[in-house]
Amino acid sequence: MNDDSILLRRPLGELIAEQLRQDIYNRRIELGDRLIEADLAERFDVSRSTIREALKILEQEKLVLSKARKGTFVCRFTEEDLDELTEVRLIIESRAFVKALTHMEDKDFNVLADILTEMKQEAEIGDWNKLFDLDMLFHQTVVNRCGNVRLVKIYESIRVQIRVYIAHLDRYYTSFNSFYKEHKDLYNVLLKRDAGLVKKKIEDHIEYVEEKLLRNNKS
Amino acid sequence: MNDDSILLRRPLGELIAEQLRQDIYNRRIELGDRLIEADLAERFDVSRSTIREALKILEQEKLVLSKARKGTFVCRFTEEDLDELTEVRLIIESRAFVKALTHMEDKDFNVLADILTEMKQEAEIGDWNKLFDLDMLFHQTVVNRCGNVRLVKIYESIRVQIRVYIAHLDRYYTSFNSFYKEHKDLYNVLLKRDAGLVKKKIEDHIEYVEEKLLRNNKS
DNA sequence: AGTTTTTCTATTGTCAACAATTATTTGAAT
DNA sequence: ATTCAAATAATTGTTGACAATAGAAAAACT
Repeated sequence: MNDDSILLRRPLGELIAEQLRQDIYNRRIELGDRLIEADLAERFDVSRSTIREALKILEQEKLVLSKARKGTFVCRFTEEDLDELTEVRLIIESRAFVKALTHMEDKDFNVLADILTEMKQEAEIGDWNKLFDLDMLFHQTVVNRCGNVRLVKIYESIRVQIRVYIAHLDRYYTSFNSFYKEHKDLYNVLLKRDAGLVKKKIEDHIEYVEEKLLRNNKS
Repeated sequence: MNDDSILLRRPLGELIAEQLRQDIYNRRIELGDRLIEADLAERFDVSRSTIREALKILEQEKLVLSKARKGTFVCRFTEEDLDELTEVRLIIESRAFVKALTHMEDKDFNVLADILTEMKQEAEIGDWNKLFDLDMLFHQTVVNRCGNVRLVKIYESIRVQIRVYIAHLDRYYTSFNSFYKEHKDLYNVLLKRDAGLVKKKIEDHIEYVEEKLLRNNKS
């Protein structure tokens, strides 16, 4: 076993799950790939049981599907999957954002503002990957304040799946700057703390991102 | 290993998870109990790895929480948990029921009708456990037709948790018959296939069941 | 040649044993 | 008696090996 394991206090399986997740984000692992336990065990210098643990975690996040005695495969996301994910995302966020209004304090807004400035920078550089991560962070930051741990967890899982879908797209429809501006607008609406307005805005926002960014990008 | 394992085509871990789930429903295992892998392994005459697999499944369903190196414990549901669960349940069902309207056919309604007649019988006998299982089945049947697999899965998990919460209550507030009647009403509204009406009814229904059945039952 | 059956191989399912960690008990010192 | 420290026991984390299964390759049959 590797010696760093002593430094890291989390179970080994989680660390490996995290690694694999990153690999999927970065397309080192492609959708549809079969993951062979023995190979991964060798690669990470760890026993198969530990790999199995990691795969179970990814399976729970729906990033991977293992069929008994057939092996485990990286989920291949289709447009139908995106439809499903978007629907779930919509009903969760439209609730969570409104509820978050009652819990969010100044420091939370500051965090959002920081994310926005980073977003602006990355928009100028033009790094979609970073932009998506910031997007994820922005939304998660708000949802985290909704006061319902279970809702937060569910959202996390959905968001990761969308992130993977995005990571494996080849082209995007919108410009960097309009992507930033969308979030800036969303932020401004949040500042007003008007429930009705927020509900409408977040719904429009999700629709916007889906339509202008993710749809119709045959490369 | 046990010989039946050849008859059963599912992984052993899943079978054991199912067993444990039932044990929690039937209060053979109490909330807060610690589950010791070695003991379970002996009880089911199976290796610890298999038990670990089962526990991972239950953990994913949030019925059990395992802290690294501290052991795994059956989740102890509080009223706050019920609040959270009810909120998630509400936003999912109010969406799923409306969407199900477009997909439900006659045979689906027949299934519901059958559940209702069974419910009526059990209401006369007075078996809360059976009634709750039928309740679960009723709602799940509709949600299953919403056309979004992910929503269905999420709902399943939430529903199981609520089921456990209910199983560990000592007294209920409402009469058997009004419980049956509530579902009968819900069924009638579904028959009308009016989206707005259904949305309102399912929200009221959930509120009703929570308030009249689950709240304020200090025994 | 094409099809079915058999053999072989790669891979997952399961197990029992060992290592690391946490909890409990014992024993000393004050 | 109480508190702290060391030794002990109980339990989880991890491993490597064996068994069962599915898929591929080879062989036999027509």
